[in-house]
Amino acid sequence: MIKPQKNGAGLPTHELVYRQLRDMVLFGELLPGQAVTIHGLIQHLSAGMTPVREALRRLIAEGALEAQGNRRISVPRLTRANVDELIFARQAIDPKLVFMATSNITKANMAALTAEDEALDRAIVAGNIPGYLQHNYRFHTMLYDIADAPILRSVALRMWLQFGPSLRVVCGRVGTQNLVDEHKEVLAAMAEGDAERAAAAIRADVLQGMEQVRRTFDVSD
Amino acid sequence: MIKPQKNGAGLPTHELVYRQLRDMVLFGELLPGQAVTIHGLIQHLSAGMTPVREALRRLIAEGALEAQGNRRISVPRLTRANVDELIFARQAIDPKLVFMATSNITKANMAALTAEDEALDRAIVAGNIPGYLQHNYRFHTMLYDIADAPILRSVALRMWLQFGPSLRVVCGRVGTQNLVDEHKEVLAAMAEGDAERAAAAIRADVLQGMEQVRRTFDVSD
DNA sequence: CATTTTATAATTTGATCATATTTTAGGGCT
DNA sequence: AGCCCTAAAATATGATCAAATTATAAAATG
Repeated sequence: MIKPQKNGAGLPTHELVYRQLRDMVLFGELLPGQAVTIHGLIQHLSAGMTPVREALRRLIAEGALEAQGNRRISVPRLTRANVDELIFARQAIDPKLVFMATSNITKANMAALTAEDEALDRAIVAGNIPGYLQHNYRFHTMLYDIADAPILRSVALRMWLQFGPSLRVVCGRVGTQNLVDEHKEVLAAMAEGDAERAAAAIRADVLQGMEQVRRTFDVSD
Repeated sequence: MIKPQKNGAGLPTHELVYRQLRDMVLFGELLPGQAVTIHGLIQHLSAGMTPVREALRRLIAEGALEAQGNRRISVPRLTRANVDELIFARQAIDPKLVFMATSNITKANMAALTAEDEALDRAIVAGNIPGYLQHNYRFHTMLYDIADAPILRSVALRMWLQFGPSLRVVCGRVGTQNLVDEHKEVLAAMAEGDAERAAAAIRADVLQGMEQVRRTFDVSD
């Protein structure tokens, strides 16, 4: 008689493990260069081997983790060239998604966006770094969802998984107080249905944020 | 006594299974909407369960396959909106990669590109559809590799995995004879070191090819 | 009585686990 | 430094459990 695996939610274990690991990458529990072992995760998350392996394989495919040839897995360490790639890609994709989202905006999701941005502001003044990272992520992913363009969305989310750990490092250095964003301008433009202006605002927001990440290399390396 | 897993190459089984499945998606052995089962693949590829599951999880993450909520896996069926997304993304990414590749071009990889394009031409006149698909893919991925931009490369490869099965369908309908490409222009511009012109040429090539895919919806749906 | 609907059983398929095997890393030794 | 040996970690397998689809039969409706 073997213990039944029925987990809390109705989701398969590999999905739950994936989400936990993804959040660890995005919200700063894993830092660039850090090693990850299968057995370590099995213990830490008290999960079985197969689900953990599947979640890892998925995260590697999404660029959140890196398989170094010798069967070791770690959080990627970005190079300056990588950051330039991320800047280019986000500058191309994010404005398009916001442009598309502007057509689909409703009262309900406009309110949800505003609430998320206000929670973000509160995290900033409180100096709450995990809160900043989570609300900022949620604000942008809500825009992606509203755009209703699953392929571009998945590309954008992939970029977040890549610079997530580095963003965490940036926040640790400059603090949340010094972070500015263009979210208010984005929301104002979307409320007016001005898709071009919303796209331009999100482009400025993206460039602003990614420039912070790029600056990491000017001080450390 | 369990059979040892030592496979021919020095690569892990899950990697080999991944490559076989990827090629099946890219080169037309799997058509849009077709279902894929784990046990079927275990038999077909004579592999174990874990490597097959890992390869599937990876391909799903890359958009080559789709997990329909009810634990079924199939080849995605693109919508017209999906094709528009793919066109937008490729138009943004591919020219950039070719622009970057132009800086890194050498005698050796120029020769390799030319050879690949000539093999492509031969496949076209022979009406060899699998050959066309493979050489066309190889030509573009060689450009990605030369660009030496791993993140943009992975995004571009992801797009290929998404429209691969549909491209197969297109070729089956229009035949290879009616397919034109701008590869000669790309190569000529790269040989002169004219990155702008090479980027423009590949953009034209991409639009040409993707327009064929888009046309699928004007006749079938 | 035919048809649709509902309920139930059988089969297929996916998910997970425990275990065996292989490979790598690291320590001690020459 | 180079080389064996050991320990740890990754890979792979087959068995077992759970869930979903399909097939089959019973019941209800017109």
